[in-house]
Formats: sequence, C-alpha cells, structure tokens
Amino acid sequence: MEPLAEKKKAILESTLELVKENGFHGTPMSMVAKEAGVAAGTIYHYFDSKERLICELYSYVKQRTIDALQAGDNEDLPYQDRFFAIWMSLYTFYIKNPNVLRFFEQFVNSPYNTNKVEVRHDEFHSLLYLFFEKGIEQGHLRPVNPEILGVLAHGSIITTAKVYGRGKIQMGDVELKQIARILWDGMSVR
Amino acid sequence: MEPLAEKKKAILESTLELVKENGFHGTPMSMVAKEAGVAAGTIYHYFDSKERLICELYSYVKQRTIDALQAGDNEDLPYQDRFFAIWMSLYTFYIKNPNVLRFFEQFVNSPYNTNKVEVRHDEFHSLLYLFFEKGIEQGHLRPVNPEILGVLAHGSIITTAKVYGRGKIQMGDVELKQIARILWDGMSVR
DNA sequence: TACTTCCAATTGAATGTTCATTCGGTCGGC
DNA sequence: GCCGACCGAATGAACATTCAATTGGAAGTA
Repeated sequence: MEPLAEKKKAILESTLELVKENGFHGTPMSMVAKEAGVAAGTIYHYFDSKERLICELYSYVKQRTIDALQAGDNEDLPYQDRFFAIWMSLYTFYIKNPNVLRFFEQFVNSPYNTNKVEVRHDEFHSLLYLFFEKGIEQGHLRPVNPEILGVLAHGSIITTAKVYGRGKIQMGDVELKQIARILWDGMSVR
Repeated sequence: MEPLAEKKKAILESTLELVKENGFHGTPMSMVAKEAGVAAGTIYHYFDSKERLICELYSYVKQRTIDALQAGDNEDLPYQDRFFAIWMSLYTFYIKNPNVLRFFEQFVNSPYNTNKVEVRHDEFHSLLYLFFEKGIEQGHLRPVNPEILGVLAHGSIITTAKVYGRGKIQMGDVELKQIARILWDGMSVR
C-alpha cells in the first residue's frame, strides 16, 4: 500500500461523490460502504469515525486543489500572464471537479471545520500569498494586504465556477476573460 | 397575530442561531424547541416538517437581506457613490448578522436548496441586475452581462464578510475601501 | 353577569426509524 | 497457526414526528 490503500481511496472517493449529492447528513456510513464496495466495518478500519473520514477527505481534496494550482503556474511567465494562467487553471479544476467544489463549500461551513485539522501550514494559502506579495513588490499590483488579494481572487474563481455549475448563465471564453480581467484591472497598478 | 405569531418568530430565530453554531445536523428539533421556549409539538403546529422550517427560515432571512440592500440604496446619488453605498451596506449587514451569512452559506450548499422554493421571483437578484444594467446603459460600467457583475460584486461582499468573521485578517475602513475600489475599478469604464 | 361551548394553541411522553459504531468471526497470505 | 484486512449482523443512541390530553380565551346564550 504505497500511495493509499485501494479500499481507503475508494471510500474517500465514494464519500466525495455522495456528499456532493446528499450533503453530510443524507450520507450514512452504510451508503458510503455500499458505494465503495466494502463492508460498513471496513470503513472503521481506516477511519476512527465519520468525522475523521470527513476531515481526511478534506485534506485529500485540498491537496488535489494545490496540485491544480501548481500545475497551472509557471514562474517564467510575465506576471500578468501568470495571473491569468492561475485564474484559469483553478477555475478549470473546479468546473471539472464539481464534487470538490461542493464538498469544500459544505465543509467550510460545517461544524467539522472547527477542528483546526488544517491550520498548521496551509500550503494553498501560502502559495497565493507569495504570488500576490511578489506582484506588489514588483510593482504590478496595488499595495493591498496580499492575503486580501488572494482571498478576493480565489473568491472570484469560486463564485464563477458556481455560476457555471448552476447553468443559468452563459459562460463562454469571452465571459471568463471578462471576469478575470475585471479582477486584474482592479488589482493592478494602472 | 398580525406580523408573525410570537412563537413562530421565536422558533425561526432560535433555529437561525442554533444552525449557525451547530449546522443543520447537530440541530435537533428538540433543541430548537428548548431554545425557543416551546414544546417540540408546537413547532409542528407552525411548520409541517423540519425541511419546511428550514425553507421558511430561508425566505424569512432573505427578505431581511433585501431590506438591508434597499435601505442602503439611494437612487439620487451619483452612480459610483451608489455602488459604494450598496457595497458597504450589504457588507455591514452581513457582519452584523453573522448567523444570517452562515445560514445562507449552509443552505445554498445543502439538499434543502434543491426545492425551488425561491426561484419564483428572486427580488434580490432582480435588484442587483437592474442596478448593474443601468450602470452599463449609462456608460459607467463595462458591457459585461449584468448578472455576472451582480454575482461578482455580491461574491466579493460575502467573501470579505467571511474574512472579517474569521478574524485573522485586519479589516478596517482602509481595507474595506480598498476592496470595494478594486471591484469598482475593475468593473467600471476607465 | 354567569355559565357553557368550542376550538386553536400548546404540551411532552411515546413511537418508529435511521444511523454511527461495535465486535465476534471469516479469510488468505506468510 | 498467526495476523492483519475485511465482513455484516447486532446494538444502542439520537432524532423527527405523532397524538391524546390540557389550557385558555372568544363567542354564544339567557
């Protein structure tokens, strides 16, 4: 079992899928077990409790998000291009993985989140921080707290991905570029 | 019982408060009853089920948000001033009513939300739409789908209010003005 | 006023169901 | 024959919902 025992992974993936559709409630362990093709007891071989399962799933999924962020980044690009590349790759990740987006949204606003399982060294947060800090230092961005810029930019990505998922509004390349540009023009030194 | 039977209102308010702290799960009807100072059975005199209670609470709270939006608006102001006034009043409403914000976030990403209890004529949505549509017509804003502008602006408010609620980042008047300005500068025709 | 109906509002114990979790036991490789 | 992975029926707790019983006040009656 090098990366992640097959069963354990199946349990995590099944939970992710079921939570998207039914929420935390509405997703009994028995359902997770059936979907993952294991016995209920097996889940408890890998996770102490439902809460731990949810929290581990959070870490698991967050790492995938970090991977998507890094994969879309290229430090050699001009700063503005990097901004748009990162914006688009995170957006693409979320619309390709709607269950991740939905899970995050539910997790963040749930009691499970009180456990500071993840406050340790939040890599995602750090990456964004460093990126925006550098933009300010190099004179591309306005001198606003980089944390705020990071949260704002990420917020716009999430919001846009949710709008896309709702399906009521046309969201083609044109619209995406418009949105990312609004952010860029607002944050950059003109 | 003209506006809302006292008990009914107490039940709604208690639910709002408890959901903020414990989430939908973690908030049994018995707890709502105790907090509201009524018997469990009484809740069922006013609401058919827990689901209906949650959905009615959503309408109830949404109306309060609409009121806040309208109270902060003043059609006589110059357009840009209106933008900042609306931004600030909604932001202020959310930070003064963190339980509302928290409830919304939970509700939107929950199975309760599938019931299109509210898609009828979404006044909040309409108000934002009209506001941004007018901005485009009058040449203040870029010609981007007003729905998108509305969602983006509202998203920035929500995001900022959540950041404030988390308490990790300093959020004074200076920061708020910076954030609202980023939005305005991005959306407006320069 | 005094007395009687009537019914909505209210109660909270009882019900039945739905889970999370447990545990005694099976299985297969070493 | 040892052990970890795995199974799934059994357990007990938590919960949404029900309902038979109580209350109190409004309206009717004389």
